[in-house]
Amino acid sequence: MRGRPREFDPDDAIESAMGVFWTSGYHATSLPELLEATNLSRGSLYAAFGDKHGLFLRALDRYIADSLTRLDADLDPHKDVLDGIRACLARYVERTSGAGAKRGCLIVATAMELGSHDVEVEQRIRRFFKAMEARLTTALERAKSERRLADEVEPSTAARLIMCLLEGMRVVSKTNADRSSSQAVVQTLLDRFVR
Amino acid sequence: MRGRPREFDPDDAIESAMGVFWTSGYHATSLPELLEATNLSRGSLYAAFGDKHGLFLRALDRYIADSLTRLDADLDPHKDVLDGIRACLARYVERTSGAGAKRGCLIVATAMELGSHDVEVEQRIRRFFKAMEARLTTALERAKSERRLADEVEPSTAARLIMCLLEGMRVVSKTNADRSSSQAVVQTLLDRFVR
DNA sequence: CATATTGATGACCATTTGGTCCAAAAATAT
DNA sequence: ATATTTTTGGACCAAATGGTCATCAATATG
Repeated sequence: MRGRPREFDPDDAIESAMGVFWTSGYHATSLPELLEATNLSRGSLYAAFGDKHGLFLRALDRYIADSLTRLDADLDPHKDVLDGIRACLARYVERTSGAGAKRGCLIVATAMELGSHDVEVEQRIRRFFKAMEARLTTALERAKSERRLADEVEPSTAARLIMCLLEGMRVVSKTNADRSSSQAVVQTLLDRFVR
Repeated sequence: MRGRPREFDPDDAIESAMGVFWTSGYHATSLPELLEATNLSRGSLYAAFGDKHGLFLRALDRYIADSLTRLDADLDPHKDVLDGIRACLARYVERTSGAGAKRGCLIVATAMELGSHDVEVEQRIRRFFKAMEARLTTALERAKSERRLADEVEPSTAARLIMCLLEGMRVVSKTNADRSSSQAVVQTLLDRFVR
C-alpha cells in the first residue's frame, strides 16, 4: 500500500538547501531558513532527511558530485590534455572573479568549519580532495607522456600543488577577488609547468 | 578616581578566546565555552569586550598580528632572500603536517565563515591578505634584483600565487594532511621559480 | 572613616535553537 | 465505502543561545 504521495521533489529540496548552506555555512543556517528555502514543513523535512545534519550531508554530497562532474568534463581523456587543464584553470579563474567569488566554495568552507569535528563530513571532504588530486595526476601523467610537461616535474606533486593553489585562490578571493590577478596566476602556473 | 582594579589580564583573555575560536570557529563557539576558557564571568567579559563579536574581533586581530610578525621574521631584509622564502615555506610545511594541521588557520576559517557577511571581519581579512601579498612581493622583487628568480617571473604575480598556494595547503591539510606531500609541493615550487 | 568609582558575580531574561508529535489529508488496497 | 498507509502542517517543547542587570566587593580619594 503506497499511502499519500510526496508533494515535493527531494532533489529540488536538496538543491535549495545546498544553496543556503553554501551561502551561510552549516552553523549559521537555521531550520526556519531551510524550511523557507525548501518550502517544506518541519515534519516533511525531518521525515525525508532525518535532521539538519542529514540534510547537510545530502547537500554536500550533491555539491561534491557536481564538482567532480565538471572536473571530469574538463579533463575529458578524449580532448587534448592541455586544453583540458586550461579549461579547468579557466573555470577557477571564473569562480574567483566577480560576484561568484564572494560566495566561495562549499567544500572549502565545510572543510574549515567541520573538517575536524564531524567524521562523516571529514570523510567526504577527504575523499573529494583525494579524487580531485587523482584526476589531476592522471591528466598530468598524460601530459608528461606527451612531453608537454616541463622536465623534472613529477605529475603527482604538480597535481597536489595545483589543487592547493586552486582551493587557495577560492579562499583569498573571498575577500580579495581580482580577475586579472587570478588570470595572471594561472598563466604563470602554465608558463612554469607546461611546454 | 580609579575604582576596583581588574583581576584578569585582557591580553590573556583574548589569547584564550582566540584558542577557542581557532578550534571551533565563530558560530560554533558558545558563550559558556568562552567563559570557561577565559575564566571570566559574563559581566566581566561583556564589560571588557562589549560582546561575543567584539571579543572575536580582538582575537582575530591578535592572530593576524602574530601571523604578520612571523612572516616579517622569516622575510627579514637582512637575511638572504632565498633563505627567508625557504623559511617561510618550511613554516607552512610544518603547519600543514601532523597534529597542527587539523587545527587549520583562523584566518582561512574566518574568511570562509564570515568573509562575506561581516564587514568588520571582511576588512581585516582583506588587509591581511593584502599585507601578506605585499611582503611576499617585496621579497620576490629583492630576489629578482639579485637574479635569483627564474626569468620571466613577475614578482607580484608569483607572490599572489605563493600566497594562494600556502593558504590552499592549509585547506587541503585540514582533512588530507601529509608532510612529505607538503614538502614535495614547496620543493617543486622552489625548483620552478628560483635559481 | 565616608564616599565614589570601577570590577566581579551570577541570577535572570527574551529569543532562538533543533527536534517531536499528533491530527488532518491524500493516496491505495480491499 | 472502509481500512491502511504515508505525507503534511504546525502546535508544541526542552534546551541553549547571547545578553542584561542588580548587588556586592575592592580599590582610590576626600
